[in-house]
Amino acid sequence: MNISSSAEPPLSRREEAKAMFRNAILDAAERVFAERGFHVARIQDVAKEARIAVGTVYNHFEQKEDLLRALLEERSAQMVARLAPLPSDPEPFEERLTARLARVLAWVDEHRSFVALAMEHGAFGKGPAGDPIACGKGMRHVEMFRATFRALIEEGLAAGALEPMDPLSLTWGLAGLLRMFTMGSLEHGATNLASLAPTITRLYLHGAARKPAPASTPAPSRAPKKKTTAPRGARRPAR
Amino acid sequence: MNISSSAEPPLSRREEAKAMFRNAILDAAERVFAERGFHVARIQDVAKEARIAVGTVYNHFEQKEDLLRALLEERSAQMVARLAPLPSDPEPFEERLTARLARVLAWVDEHRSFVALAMEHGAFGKGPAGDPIACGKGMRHVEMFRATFRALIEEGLAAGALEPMDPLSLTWGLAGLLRMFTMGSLEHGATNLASLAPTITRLYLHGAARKPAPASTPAPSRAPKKKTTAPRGARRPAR
Amino acid sequence: MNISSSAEPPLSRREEAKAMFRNAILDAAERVFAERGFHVARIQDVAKEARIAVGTVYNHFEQKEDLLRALLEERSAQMVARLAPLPSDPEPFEERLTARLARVLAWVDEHRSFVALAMEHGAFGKGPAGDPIACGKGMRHVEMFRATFRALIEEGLAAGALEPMDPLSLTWGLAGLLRMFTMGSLEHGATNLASLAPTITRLYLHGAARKPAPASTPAPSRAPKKKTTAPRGARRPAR
Amino acid sequence: MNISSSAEPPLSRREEAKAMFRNAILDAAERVFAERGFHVARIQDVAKEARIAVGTVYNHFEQKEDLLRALLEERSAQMVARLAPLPSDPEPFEERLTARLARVLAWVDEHRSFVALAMEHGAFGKGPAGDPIACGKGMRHVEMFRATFRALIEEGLAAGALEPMDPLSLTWGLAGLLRMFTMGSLEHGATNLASLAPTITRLYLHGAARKPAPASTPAPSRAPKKKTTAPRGARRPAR
DNA sequence: CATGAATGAGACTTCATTCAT
DNA sequence: AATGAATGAAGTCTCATTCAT
Repeated sequence: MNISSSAEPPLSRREEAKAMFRNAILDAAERVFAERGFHVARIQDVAKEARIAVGTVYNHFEQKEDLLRALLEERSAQMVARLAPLPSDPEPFEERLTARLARVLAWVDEHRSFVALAMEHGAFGKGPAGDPIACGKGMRHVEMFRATFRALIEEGLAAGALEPMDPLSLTWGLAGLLRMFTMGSLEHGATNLASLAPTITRLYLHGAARKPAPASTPAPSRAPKKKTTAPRGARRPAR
Repeated sequence: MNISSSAEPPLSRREEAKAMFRNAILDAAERVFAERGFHVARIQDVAKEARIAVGTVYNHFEQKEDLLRALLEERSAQMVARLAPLPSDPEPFEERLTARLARVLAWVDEHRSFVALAMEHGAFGKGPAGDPIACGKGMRHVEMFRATFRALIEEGLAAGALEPMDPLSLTWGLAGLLRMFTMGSLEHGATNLASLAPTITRLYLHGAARKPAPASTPAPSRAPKKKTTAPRGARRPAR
Repeated sequence: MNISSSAEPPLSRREEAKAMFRNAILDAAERVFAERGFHVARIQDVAKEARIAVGTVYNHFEQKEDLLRALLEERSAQMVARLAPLPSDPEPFEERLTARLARVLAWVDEHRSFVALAMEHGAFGKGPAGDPIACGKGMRHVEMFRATFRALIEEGLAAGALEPMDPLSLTWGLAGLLRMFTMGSLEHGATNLASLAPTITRLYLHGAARKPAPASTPAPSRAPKKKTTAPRGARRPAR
Repeated sequence: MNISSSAEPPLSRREEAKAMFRNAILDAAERVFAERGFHVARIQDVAKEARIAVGTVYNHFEQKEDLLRALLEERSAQMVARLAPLPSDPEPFEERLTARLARVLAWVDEHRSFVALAMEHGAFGKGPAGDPIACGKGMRHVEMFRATFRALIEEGLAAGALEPMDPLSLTWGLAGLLRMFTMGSLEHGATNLASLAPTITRLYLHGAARKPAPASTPAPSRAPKKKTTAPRGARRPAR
């Protein structure tokens, strides 16, 4: 989408043009792969979507698999970056987590086709079935996801906000929740994914079990929770 | 694996042989598809794995896709069946849930390659990216998963064991947790998946947040928590 | 259709049964080949049409081509036999020819599907394009057609009824006319093909050129010609 | 064979090359199909004959059938065009017809393999047996043949040169004659097909019946009959 | 460097033929 | 001798990749 963001060495005219082509190809591949699936999509489809010739694709990527690899790696980096803490993030872990998840979900909202693709190729944990691309050595995006989630969990543990249990389980739990809500929402065509963040956080931190009525003093942390848009509903919107 | 279980009309010699071939082909397809991925696997590979000729595969399944479809539908039914309640299941929701999850995970443990395959094609929620097979109308296994999970959730809600929130979110939460733990364990080559059930149940019901020390009055609900099987994954077993 | 006709050595029970199978297969093959074309038709189609198993076909015919060969040879013999002179045939060549053509056409009328098939495989002169079956050495039916037509022509020449020109041309002329009328009628779904015989004879013997009005004495031979049924029309039935 | 003839928009370099490939493929297909028959010929044979790769064939024709279709349609148009009247054609119907037939036969002489192929697939009247290609709706060449012959017959009728009978019969008669002579000659490897035209015309117009000696008053119409080309095939040249 | 037709290995699928029952 | 499932060679068509323009 947007090219560059921060301080990079100025590109020559030629390099700039090259980068634009490359990006246009990746954008096209994102749409085409998400639409029809990587194995079914043809390079020609990508080329047509990008309004360029087939040969041009091969001037920028050695083979079809590289296209997927580059796509996953580069875009995943953006997504993962949203999970990183920001100075403006609140301090308490629950709110902090909610804010970071909301950022990720907002990004997902705007990159639905990519996320759909990434899901199929190992984001949030790849399937064990042989995906020759995702399973290849070079796949960084899987590692990135893992490391970032792991760091988040460790942070929570260090802050004493999480149960002192196996961090791998904690990681899986959060990743699984996030993945499922993302996937489900994308499939349902839900809008405003970011509004799911509180639900996910709450479910993750406090579980699905019914809480006993808080006696007289209401829990202050969850009470004033205002839903932004919330299509994900609450309080049993029937079916 | 095992043929027949209950009262079925006795098969003629020929029909029995036919069923055996069909099953052998499905078994071979399960292994081959899981090993190399559906799109990469060739019918010839399946035939070779089943030690039959290519044409024989086509005597039992019209096209390659039908092979996958049949595989997913028939085997998924077995898996989903494990989630169904049993008379011997304990009454309290948490233990009940644990027992049922443990059954599923035990099945998963013995059908790793199938589960790996099913993950890629929609079990526990399919990815939105175009999977021409899994996305086809005829795919029952996705529906089966959904319906079964949904029923489980509704049961919990009815019993007052779950927070009265959107059942879809509750479903996603449980499915996401189960999927992630399953996938992660398979990937790690973990053994005894069933022992994960308590961890998953606990995480799902009570969340990952650190529980305040029960002071003097112990929380009655979680106090007598005894792990059914292995206490695997608790208290930071490092990485 | 009908089995045997004249004095043949009495068949044993077993041989009789065998002959019935063989004939049933040929009948089925006739229909199937005519319907879909020899190359497109599958042995399985023939077997299904004959309501027997595939293997049974192979108990009677070594290979698919033999089926076509036998069909063409045996049925062609019947058709060609209709062209042979009969004691009851009138003496004058024109009427004689008409009678014999009418017999052939009547047979054609009742064996439309076979004729359609025979047309495609060399009856009335095979196409030069490589038909590996019809062009094979063993194809008698082509030779039979030729010899019979040739004999007919020689008879006419001997009787002084035909122009003393190249007999090959005379043969081609008659065969071409017969073939075209047959084919055309079959395609049009015309009924009562035998009624075409006078038209063919007249066209063949006297040509299509307009005859000058016969002065005062009308030609007695063509005047009282009454059409039997004649859907093929006459006197410009417009289009 | 020859590319372009009249005023066509100038083709770009690329379009020209494309047309050449297309034509080379059609030429190769013509030879291969005629040699081995459409159903037996493999696309690879065509490619090899054209000295190109298999895929290239598919760059120009979607399927094997399209190759045959295009071949028949495009080449038939050329052949049929020869039957059309020319300003230089003589006025009397018989000589006019002879001239036009001679043109067609000359073309046939130079395109033997194509004609052999066309015969098998409906030229001069298709067989009723199921030819999935020739029987398809899109087959123009069959219609072209029919319409052109029909026009020729109507012309003769209008000129009063033909018996005022059912034009369909007249058409079938001429087409049948032409087809048979063409086929027979091709099969015999005869040369100079055009020289057959007078024989065909004579047979068609005046029939095969022996004409009575013109006594004293010579028939004015047939007396000055001069053969246009070769007197081939007359007066019993034996076999 | 863009272009897009050419290339050909390889996949799926068909179906003539065999053979154990 | 009938049966019909098994067999596997072979054909059509696809599509990743190359390369001349």
